[in-house]
Amino acid sequence: MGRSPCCDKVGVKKGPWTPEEDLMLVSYIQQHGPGNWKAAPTQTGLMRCSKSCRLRWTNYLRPGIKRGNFTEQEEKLIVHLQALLGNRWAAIASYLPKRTDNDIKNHWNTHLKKKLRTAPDHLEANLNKDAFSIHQPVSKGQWEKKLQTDINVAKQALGEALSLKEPTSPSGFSSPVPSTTSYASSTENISRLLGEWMKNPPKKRTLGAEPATVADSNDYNDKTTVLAEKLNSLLSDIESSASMVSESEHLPLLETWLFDESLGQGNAALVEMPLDYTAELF
DNA sequence: AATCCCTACAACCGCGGGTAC
DNA sequence: GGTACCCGCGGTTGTAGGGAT
Repeated sequence: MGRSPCCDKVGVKKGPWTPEEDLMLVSYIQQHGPGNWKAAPTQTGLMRCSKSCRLRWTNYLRPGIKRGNFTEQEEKLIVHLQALLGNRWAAIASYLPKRTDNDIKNHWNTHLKKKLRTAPDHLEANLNKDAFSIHQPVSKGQWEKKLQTDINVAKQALGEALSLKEPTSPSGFSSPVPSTTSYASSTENISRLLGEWMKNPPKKRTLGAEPATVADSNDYNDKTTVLAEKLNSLLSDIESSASMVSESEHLPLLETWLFDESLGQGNAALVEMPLDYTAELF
């Protein structure tokens, strides 16, 4: 049938987003809500494709995103879930509500993969194996057995994930997650972005709004400050209207499925995978 | 000081699923 | 049922920044 491109390749801006663009997008979302990304570029006047707008919002501007500094608990959970689910980052991200799939994917590729690689052999075996080995030519009985194993692994992972709210346990969780979330809000994310951006204006960006003289530069900084204020104001509005989703709402599917099963009933013997393998990493 | 190399991460690309018509 | 379109996902790329040489 042939798929039309999501956007015209000509005249579409690519590369890093500027605060001005962020502001335009945020103000659009304030008016229309997230979604209908197709209309976003035309409605806002952004020279971006719809996909780029969606990505910018979901990975950066969306309220409640925590960025950087993965805790040991988060890393452990990611490793568990990656072993269980494979590279299904969106699914994994649904168990870390403040993290984006892109962030988790990047962290996995740059940090955790390396960590696992330097770990003992059986850890690497876990890294390399496909968690749901249904593609392997195994008998139905074997597959069911494997599935049961995966279920138990998932229960273990989720049990540990949920215990993250608890203070340090002797089993390897050393730095407890704050009970009152200190997760950065979108406002904070953008404020930080603007701060960094003002300190280090991009050299190669091509928005055409960069100052040519000192006077221009002052004016430019003033404008950026105004933009920052406007952006903060807009984001405060958004955040106050969009109440933070409780963590329980992020754990509906697999968790419900897993915990509907009575934990460990007669299945312990089927668990073959060492569940504490990640403990050695941290 | 200049250059090279490596790392981290933001953003892009292509594909598949879902759905309205 | 077929087509066109939108959206989301996962893999990959581009690039800035920092450290090593």
